[in-house]
Amino acid sequence: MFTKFRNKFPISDERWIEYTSYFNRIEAPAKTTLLEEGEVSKKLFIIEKGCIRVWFNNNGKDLTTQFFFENQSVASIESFIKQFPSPVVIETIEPSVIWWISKNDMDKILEEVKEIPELRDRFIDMIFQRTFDYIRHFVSFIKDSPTQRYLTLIEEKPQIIQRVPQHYLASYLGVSTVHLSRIKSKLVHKK
Amino acid sequence: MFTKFRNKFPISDERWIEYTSYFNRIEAPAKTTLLEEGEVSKKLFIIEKGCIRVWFNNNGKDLTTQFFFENQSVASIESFIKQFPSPVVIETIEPSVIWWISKNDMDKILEEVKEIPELRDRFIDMIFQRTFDYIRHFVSFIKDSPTQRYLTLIEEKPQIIQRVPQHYLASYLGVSTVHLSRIKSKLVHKK
DNA sequence: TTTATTTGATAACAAATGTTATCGTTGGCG
DNA sequence: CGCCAACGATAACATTTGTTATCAAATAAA
Repeated sequence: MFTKFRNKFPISDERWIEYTSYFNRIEAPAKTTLLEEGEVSKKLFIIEKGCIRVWFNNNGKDLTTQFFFENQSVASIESFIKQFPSPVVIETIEPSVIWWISKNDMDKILEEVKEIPELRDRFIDMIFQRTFDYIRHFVSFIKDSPTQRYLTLIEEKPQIIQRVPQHYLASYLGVSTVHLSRIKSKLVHKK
Repeated sequence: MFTKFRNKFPISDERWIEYTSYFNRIEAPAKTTLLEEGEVSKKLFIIEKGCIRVWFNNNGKDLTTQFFFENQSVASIESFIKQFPSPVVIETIEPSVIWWISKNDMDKILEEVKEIPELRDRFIDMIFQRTFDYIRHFVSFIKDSPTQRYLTLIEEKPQIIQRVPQHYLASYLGVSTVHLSRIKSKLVHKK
């Protein structure tokens, strides 16, 4: 699982073995809750196989905010970093193989990583990149119609369309399930 | 302008004097463009007095994505960091007093700051905090009605309501100017 | 002051989107 | 294999929101 990343970490073999040993492998069936609402996040997940969504309950409505797939890392990020109760639930969509690392071990790695200029800069770049992604995402709500957001998703993240049940997709796009169905239907008939 | 921040920077007086000398003061009337669309961002701004908005032209429509006030720093962030053409315009709303620092000088400071653990961690925290803010912002588009978003804004960022012309606010909230007017009117009559 | 520009409210109508309900299909599981 | 739950499509109707146009008020500039 981790060997493919080895060349990206200019650290000693000893460190590498230590760091990778921090990770724990689990297999989770579909619809397994990995983090509950209100729970303080103690684990960061990395997906080897499968697919995860982040969602929360808003007055009885199930609203999905993000999807994650193979090789992506997932956490209730603000909860993980600040050790607040998580406002969101993390849940598998498909049966998944997942590796997790504890907050403590992750902090240990980060402390050391921050002293290595190359890794530290990559870490900072990563955070910035996430920020840019979120900016694009919220701008799309100001700029685009739901139909346009759907088309953009097909272009940019086809995995989501292909692997995620449509009713999860709807709230992610900010529309009702019925309306998403209508959007698809209109697109088909226009063609 | 900068002395009030002095105690937050555990660096030598020499460094402090050097760093603050990088900044340039300008006074700009209302509706001054500080960065044009398509221009590569070379300056980071800090607002001493006044108010700035970030916006872009979308098929002839003026869409505002952010507002900034006293003591906040502003840039077309992705453009500033990656040196891409900026997709957005940065413009004063009120007559403003602004300090700017060049990309080069800022990079110089950052390189040194990254070696000071306390400052480096504060810098990373700042980036994370911005990320969290953007997450909250986009979640509000999934979760809340425009009316609710307006009410939340009154609670959390009253400055925006008080100082920003309403038609800029509308696109920020993701509605038309007419509809924002309706929202206000309904709220008044319900009370 | 006078005038032009900016800003905001409102009405009337059109379009988009939500809600509720029904039905058919699919796929996992006993 | 058969059943049940999950999923998605569709219709009918209600509500929200956008568009265009007009007018009034406030503000800035001449």
